[in-house]
Amino acid sequence: MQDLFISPRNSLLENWVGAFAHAEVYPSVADVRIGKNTPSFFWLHVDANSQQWLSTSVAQILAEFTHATIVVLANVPQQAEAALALSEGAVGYCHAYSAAAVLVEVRVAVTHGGIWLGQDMLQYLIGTSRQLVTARPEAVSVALELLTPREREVAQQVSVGLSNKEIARKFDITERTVKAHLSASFERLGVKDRLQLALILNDKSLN
Amino acid sequence: MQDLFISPRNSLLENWVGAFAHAEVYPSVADVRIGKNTPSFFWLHVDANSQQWLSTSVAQILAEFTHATIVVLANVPQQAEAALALSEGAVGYCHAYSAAAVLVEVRVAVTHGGIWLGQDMLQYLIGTSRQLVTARPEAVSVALELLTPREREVAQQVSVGLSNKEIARKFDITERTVKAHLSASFERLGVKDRLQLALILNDKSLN
DNA sequence: CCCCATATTGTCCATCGGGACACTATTAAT
DNA sequence: ATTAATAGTGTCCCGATGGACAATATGGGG
Repeated sequence: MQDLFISPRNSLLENWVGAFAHAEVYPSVADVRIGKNTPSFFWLHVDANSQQWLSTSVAQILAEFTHATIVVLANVPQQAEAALALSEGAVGYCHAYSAAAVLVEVRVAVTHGGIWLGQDMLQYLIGTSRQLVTARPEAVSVALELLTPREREVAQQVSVGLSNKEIARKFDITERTVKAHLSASFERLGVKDRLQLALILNDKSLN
Repeated sequence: MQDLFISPRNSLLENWVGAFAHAEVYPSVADVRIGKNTPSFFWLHVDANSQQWLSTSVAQILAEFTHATIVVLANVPQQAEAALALSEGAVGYCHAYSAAAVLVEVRVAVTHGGIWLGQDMLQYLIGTSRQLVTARPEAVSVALELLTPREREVAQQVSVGLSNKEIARKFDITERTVKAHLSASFERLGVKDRLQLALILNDKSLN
């Protein structure tokens, strides 16, 4: 099956052709020139904040090519985006900067009928039963426990890269309120800005 | 041996007394009231950007208490800070938000003559031989490879929480130049700001 | 009933961060 | 010898960020 990489940038092409020697690369879906019924494997690369483009591209591919399989490669993986991608018809969602070997694994899993999701997405879906499958569940950051429920929610949004404005919209509160919760969180955790907050909450090696 | 926590804030006290029931807590070294020759275990908690305080506190403890053991707890662990702590005489450096159980492990290791360092610090010290001990070395982010050497250096500083000004000082270049490298890195990696850059470079689950 | 933690919002302001539009110097490759 | 990539720097500008100083509302505990 032919691999087609759709990417607005070409920085990762080398990595991809390393994984799939006979892959073809196009800047957008509109540039693809293959038969409508040719079985094809689409790797759709999306930049941060391009959900609109993602959505339309997936729909476009499925409309034009009847035997297309789609995996989304995200620069900054986000749960909402993953959910969107899958609901649109993609069968995989993973980190755009994954090593070539990982992409090969993804391809195998997907061509065998699987749905491929990255670690974070899986944990999100698994949800509360996460403790059952995670090693050393006790060795986790205590940082979140120091925050009030609301502060925690806001801080977690920061730790996946959202801006104050975006968080405000998401929780339907003022940007000012977001700042208030963040200032309080900085104080409580002894950090100086949102980046350090994110580092603490993302630290998987809290050893 | 008596455990003494020196911390300018009290947010983590509960976590610590959970690990060491008979621990004492003081806001600063000057407040400690124990015999000069009493064997004691100091846990020195430092906020982000308090290297000066760290340095003087460690020196102060070693000067005043002849049988003191010192472990530094850092809110935002940094290699330079770890190196400083060790060179001043501390025998351990770990994340302040580590779980209580981890602190117990640290204590055991240190009281048995060990030097305790977190994962990141270890990798820093081990340096190039890292591949030898790391599982699945091939499954690592390709993000860094997309940057020029200089961009990479700058980006890595961002990924541990430094500001433009701090990076400029560290590399003895202008803040403007730091911005230039970062703008280029954002572009190359398809992210929108330093936080997302840091998330990509810190992502241990690039699966 | 009062106090306190929490949640929400406002204004003002200084700084930081990042894009736009240049320019110069060096080095490697064609 | 000209080009392309890399590195360094300058200025202007604007939006994002975070601190300072408040104020209001709510709900629970003493």
